[in-house]
Amino acid sequence: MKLQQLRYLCETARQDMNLSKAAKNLHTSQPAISKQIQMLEDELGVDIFLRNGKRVVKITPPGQLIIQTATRMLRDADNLKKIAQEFTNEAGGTLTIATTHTQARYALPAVIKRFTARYPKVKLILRQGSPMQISSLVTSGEADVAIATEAIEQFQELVMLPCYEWNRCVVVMPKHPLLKVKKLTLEAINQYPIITYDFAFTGRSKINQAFAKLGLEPNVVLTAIDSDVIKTYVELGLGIGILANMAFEPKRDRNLRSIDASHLFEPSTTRIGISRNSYLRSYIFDFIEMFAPHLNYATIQAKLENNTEDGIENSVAAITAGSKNAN
Amino acid sequence: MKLQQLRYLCETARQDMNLSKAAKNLHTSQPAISKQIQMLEDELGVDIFLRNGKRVVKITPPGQLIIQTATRMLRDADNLKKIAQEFTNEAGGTLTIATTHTQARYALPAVIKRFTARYPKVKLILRQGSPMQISSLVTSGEADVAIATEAIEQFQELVMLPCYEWNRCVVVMPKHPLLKVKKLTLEAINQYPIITYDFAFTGRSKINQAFAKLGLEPNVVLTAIDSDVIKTYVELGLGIGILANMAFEPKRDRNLRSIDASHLFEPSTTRIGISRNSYLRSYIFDFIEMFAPHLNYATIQAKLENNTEDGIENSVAAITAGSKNAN
DNA sequence: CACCGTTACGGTATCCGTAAGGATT
DNA sequence: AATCCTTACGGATACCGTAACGGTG
Repeated sequence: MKLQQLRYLCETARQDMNLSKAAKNLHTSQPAISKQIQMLEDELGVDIFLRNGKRVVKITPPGQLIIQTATRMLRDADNLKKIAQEFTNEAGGTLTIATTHTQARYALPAVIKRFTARYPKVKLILRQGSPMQISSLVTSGEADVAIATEAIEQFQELVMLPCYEWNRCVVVMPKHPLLKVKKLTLEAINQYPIITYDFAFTGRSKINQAFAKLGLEPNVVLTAIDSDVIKTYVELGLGIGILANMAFEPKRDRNLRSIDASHLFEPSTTRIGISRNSYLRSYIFDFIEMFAPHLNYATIQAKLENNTEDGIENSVAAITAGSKNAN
Repeated sequence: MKLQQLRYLCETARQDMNLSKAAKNLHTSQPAISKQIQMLEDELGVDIFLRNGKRVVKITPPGQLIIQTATRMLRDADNLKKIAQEFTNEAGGTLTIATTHTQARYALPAVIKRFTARYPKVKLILRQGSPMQISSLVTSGEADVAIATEAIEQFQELVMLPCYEWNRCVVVMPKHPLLKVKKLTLEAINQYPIITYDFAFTGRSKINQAFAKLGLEPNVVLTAIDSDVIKTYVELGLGIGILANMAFEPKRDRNLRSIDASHLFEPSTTRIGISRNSYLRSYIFDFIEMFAPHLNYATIQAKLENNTEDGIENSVAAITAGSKNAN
């Protein structure tokens, strides 16, 4: 058994069992992939893939478990390299943050300023995407940490660490009637067309929930991924905006006015997600602590350990049980 | 990086950095070990071992972490093979139980009888040793499970699952004066020479504790690892025996009499120990459940996950922190 | 016919074992 | 002197890439 065989195997699984794509991604030839996987199957004495004629179609039950374990081995192989870097090139290195626009634009700048001052030689890479995209960037090892608000709890491979809570404000043009309302209500808001975040972004679900609870159906005329777009269209008079309150900056946004709406919506929690089983270089721990001071080395380690893997383990149990019954 | 290099590395570390021994154990030549480790160090860019001239003396701080991770990778490689076997050779296989004499002789026979009936094709291997020895058999992968009473809690790599509680009886010759005592006390016992278990075996520590609590110093004239030896010497009139009460069988031990002593000692708990990170074939789960019915698949998995790895992780933290300060 | 996976073959690189050489205790 | 690790070298092996072949949609 060789590590390279496992690499071929896992990449093939990742590419939906397309050997050609796997070969391309790994800069080698299709026959190499084909042969090495066969040799691995031969050595282990089990079929990992089901072939339909000459087409690889499915993963066998043992293949599921094998790929899962092999993936962990490959991650550990990466970890070995990271460990080595940690000690050779202590100052330098790379930190890849996968995050959403709102975080990148409003929450991160202050932290990143401090971080680059402390670690001038660490190269920073910011990758934007939807919560789902950034989660998979981290699980695949392409990013070190994920920072987002929505829907990244569901990834079992990730450990989610709550960082801070925030809420929303309503953004309107100057002299807008809502500015004169004494206590802002959802009903009052609902009289105007609304511009807010895309579904599955930046706590959008909490906004929907609040309206739904009162039986209201908000008139959302435009959705966007980022706060800047929302503000722009509010300025154009297209409607009123519902934003994360950290996304309103009085000094910059002189053409707009904000009204606090914390009492109307459930607060959202921004979380930082790290991959279980990944070796984190020390500056990554420092970065996390800068972002959320309560998350120090000990706290994070504790989370990494305590966090149960029910989801994964149960699926393993199901596979094993299934194979038993099949015999 | 190749798996074989990691094998060479870990075995060398296990052999106290003696390349020659490692080579012998792995059935290869010293130069092979030497070269591959150098190549690995070269690829990673860190020294794993400290050399004093031409002698390998110590493990460097990064080496600690690297060996730790490499060990896990090798264990996963083993797991791959076990997974494959699980599906090819469903009935057959091997179960290696590392245990102490008392368990092997009195607790296990009934379970093993049931197990072999259920899995006739599984080869059973029973390895005896001290609690420390059997623990390391499991951590090194030479045994699948450890069963013992004493001192196996300290191994951080093992997950200990409580199986059952038991206590002691006093064994004497027929017509012994103690048989006429209404309620057995430690003071009464202490008037006779005592034969019992070796230190660090079969709950010996609880016996010491009980006497110490009353300020008594028992006159232990002979200690043994196994109950049969103890009983033999009691028959010879050398003294009275203090045994695990499951080790007294009225039908066999006709030349002896037992007196229950459960009220005098703290009960001991026999535990089964399995290695974290090891893939357990399904019949191993069944074996554990036969031995301790409350330990079913779900319970064991839960234990495997919840159990924190404080000991290990803290030592990692210490190494990392140390290296920081060193720079 | 376009795409995909397997088989066949030749070249290159890797890894091992033997033998010899310096270091340490 | 004995033990131990490293370097050097020749041979076997394994792996890869190119090319050709057989299925599949």
